[in-house]
This record gives sequence, C-alpha cells and structure tokens, in this order.
Amino acid sequence: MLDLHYVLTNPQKVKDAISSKGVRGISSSDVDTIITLANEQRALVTETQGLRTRRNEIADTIQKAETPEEKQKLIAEGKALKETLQTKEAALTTVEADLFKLMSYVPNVPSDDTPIGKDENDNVEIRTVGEKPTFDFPVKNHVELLTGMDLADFERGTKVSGFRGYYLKGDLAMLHYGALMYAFQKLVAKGYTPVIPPALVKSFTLFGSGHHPWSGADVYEAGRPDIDETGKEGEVVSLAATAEIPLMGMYANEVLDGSQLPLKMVGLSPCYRREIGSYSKDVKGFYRVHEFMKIEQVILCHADSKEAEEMLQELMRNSEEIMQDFKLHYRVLAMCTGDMGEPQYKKYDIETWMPGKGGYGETHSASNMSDFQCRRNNIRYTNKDGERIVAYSLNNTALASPRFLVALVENNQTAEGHIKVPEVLQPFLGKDLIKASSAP
RNA sequence: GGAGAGGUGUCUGAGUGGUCGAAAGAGCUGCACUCGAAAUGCAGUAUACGGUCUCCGUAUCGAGGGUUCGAAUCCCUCCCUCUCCGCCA
Repeated sequence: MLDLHYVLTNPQKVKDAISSKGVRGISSSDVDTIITLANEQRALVTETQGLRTRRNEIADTIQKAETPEEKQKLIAEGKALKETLQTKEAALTTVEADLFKLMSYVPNVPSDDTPIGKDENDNVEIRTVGEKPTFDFPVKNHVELLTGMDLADFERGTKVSGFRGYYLKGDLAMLHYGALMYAFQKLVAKGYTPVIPPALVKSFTLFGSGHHPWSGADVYEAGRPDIDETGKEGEVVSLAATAEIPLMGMYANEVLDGSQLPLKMVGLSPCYRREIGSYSKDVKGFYRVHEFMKIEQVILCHADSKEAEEMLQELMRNSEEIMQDFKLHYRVLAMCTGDMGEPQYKKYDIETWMPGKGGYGETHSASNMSDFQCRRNNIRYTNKDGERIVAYSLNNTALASPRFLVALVENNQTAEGHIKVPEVLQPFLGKDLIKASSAP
C-alpha cells in the first residue's frame, strides 16, 4: 500500500507505475477516482466529527437542564441528530471502503533505476558469474538423470499427489536437506535470526505481503478449522507460498525499537503454490511444483532508501555466495517494470544455468519493497525523536529446493552417469559422488 | 471433544448508564534535594485521525452490531487467552 498522501501529491507517478507494471485490477484513471474519494472522505470525516461534537454537548447538558421542557427539547435534538449522524456515517463507511479497495490495488512505484519494460524479455542482465560447464558427452536433463538413478519418482508422485507431484529418494533426499541446512547455517552465521514460521496463515498476511488482492486463486486455501455443527465456517487459512508471508505478518501491528533495526531473519518453510496461470509451463520435473521447501531471507529496516539499497545488495551477496559455494554458474537480472510484480520497488532475479534445457532458470528473487508491505502490515518503528515511522522491507531467496537441484544435478553429472557432490555438501551425504548404482 | 474463568492504558488493577480517556499503585521521563546514588517531594507520561494545527475536536476499555439524548458499564454475535478433564505427533 502506498501512503495516501503520496498518491494525492504524485498522481502522475502512480499512473505511470500502473501502466508500466501492467497492473491488474486498476487503471490509471482510477487514480483520479482515488483523489475524488479522498476529498469526499475528508469532508465527511470533518462533518461527522462536528455532529459528534454536538451530540456530546447535548449529552453533557441534558442532565443540567433546568426544566422538563428544556430537557425534552434537547432529547428531540439528540434524536434528530442521531439520524443525521447515522446517514453520514454510512456514507463515510461506503466512501472509505471504496477508497480502500482502490488503494489496495495501487502498486508500488518502481525505483528510478528499474528498467522500463513489458515482460521478461526486457529484463537487463547485470552480471554473470562462473562459467557455463562444457560436457564431452550428451547431457541428460534432471528428469532422465534422476529417474534413471531411482533418486526421483514422478510417476508415483503423481499417483499420490496429483499433477506435479514428486518423491525425492535416497541420496537426493539427503542432498535436498543437506543443501537447505547448509544455506540455513550460512545465513545464521551471518547474523540472521533463524525462524521456522507457520505455513498455515490467515488472510491478512497475504494482503500484508502484497500477494492479495492480485494472486487470489494461486493460493491454496487450507480449510476452515473451526467449522461448527451448524455448518457455519470460520476464518479461512491459507498455505503460504513463501516464508516471506508469515515473516512479514510476524510483526504486523507492532511498533519496533528503531535502534534494533535492521532486523534480519532467515526462514525455512514448506511453500505451496497452485500455479494457476502456469498449467502448461514446465510440466516436467522439479522446476515448477506445487510444494517445495525454501529458505527465505527477510529484512525489516529503517525508512531510508540508502539503507534499503545496501540491504538489497547484502541479500544478493548472500544468495550469490551460496550459488558460488555450489560452483554453479548464474546470471543476475534487473527486473523490468512489466516483470517485477506490484509490491516491488526494485527487484533482481538470479538465474542459474541448467544444462538440461540449455538455458538459465530462475532460482532466486530479491526485492526491495520500500514501505509497501510494512504499511499493509502496519509495521512501524520509533526513531530517535520518538516518532513512529513505517518500516521498509526486503527479501530474497536463499535456496529453494527442489528447483535448485535441477541446476545442481544437471551441472554435476558425469559421463558415467554419476552425480558429483559439491565439496560443501559432502559432509551431509558422507560422499563426494552419487553413483548410479548407489540408489536403492 | 467436555467443563469453567476472563479480556480495561507500559504493567498490576478499580470502575454495572452521564461528572470516565478512564481511580489507585508500579514503571518511565523531567525537575528539586544530594558530592553522587538511594530514599523523598513535585510535575509529566496512550494511540490514530480531523481542523481555523504551540491549541481544539473526534474515535478507541478484545472485535463487530444493537438499545439510549448519552455506553468501559445494558443486550446480541464473534474472536482470543487461561485452568481442569479427554484425545494426540
């Protein structure tokens, strides 16, 4: 959510953001509606407050009334005033609801250094790190490789879980958790607070993170646990698509001590995505699945664009180090306006080389949200002067598995059909090579 | 799943229709006293919003709705917490 005052004073920037991001659910002309509604809202607030002032005066003087006639007169005025007030309050409620609905669709305004563009083709490559590996034998994609080694089972995964279901087995299961643990430990060593957050979350958290209202159907609704005998349903909880959601919700409606910021967290959680808009995309293998594990970094920092930029670069360094530790080749892209999503102020993706498809695949996504999420979640901090300021938030993937395994196993396959284990992960498996015959 | 108790400011805790944004105590801040500290005394100490913005107003006593000229207080619905029993990884 943007600050209403910002929208009122920078309508053109907001309109530009709506069109350059291609935001759903709102058009540039709605910004003018917002301005109109905001003016109406303020007028109605002033008016209702005046009416309430008079109501309170009446209530105050009514007992001091000298004569019954005077008292009756005041009661009559109070009754009439109550009706007027109710009408005005109803009007105000409507205006505020309309205003809130439009405001909830207003995207964040992208940073000045964000490339303007329509879709992923307009993203800008910032750097590449490492070398594309060369193979003197025909490379297999991870599906062929892992199915052949009996380390992954997509057929039974689909039998049990449905479309995009999978099993990780044997050394691959160990590699999965070993890599996650490696990344988790690395971030903890860097001073990030490790957090295992709930994956079942209330709706406000999805609004707070900026997933709602745009992502609606892509979120699994996990049910209504407090359904009663009359069939009346309680509050819906959803399966979080990322730990970012519960980690942002964690401090909702709280005022933090400014001297404690930046607050750095690393969350490990299962993630659930319906992938509604991606039915026909990446249907094979681990690249796009409905449930996976992810280690996510989240930072809450001061409302300072310089500090936020430093934090974004730190988040990038952390994730890149992990990829470098795994000896994987990747590139960093600056996301263009059309590909960055509504809540983002600035966003980078890391795409890792995947020999099986002969191309890069997104493995990390880093965002500076400015105060967009914190305003929706009402997360503030007190500064040195005791003022309450809406905080800034940032996040980046540390490691998402099994997607990253696509890159890891494909890049480390050998002519003999084995998979080399990166040195840093060897302690988790107790071996440096996963042999084709080693799977049960 | 069964039974009971309760949700008031930073905390403890009074308050059962108007004089209550809310007693009292604690805490915190400032001042005084002191070589300094403790103790003591005095004063201040919620948040959000609106305005004619060093001041005034409005709202907030778990949330929402209702009754009333007027609600922390009465009524309804919901949420949450705690205790005991049962079940359970």
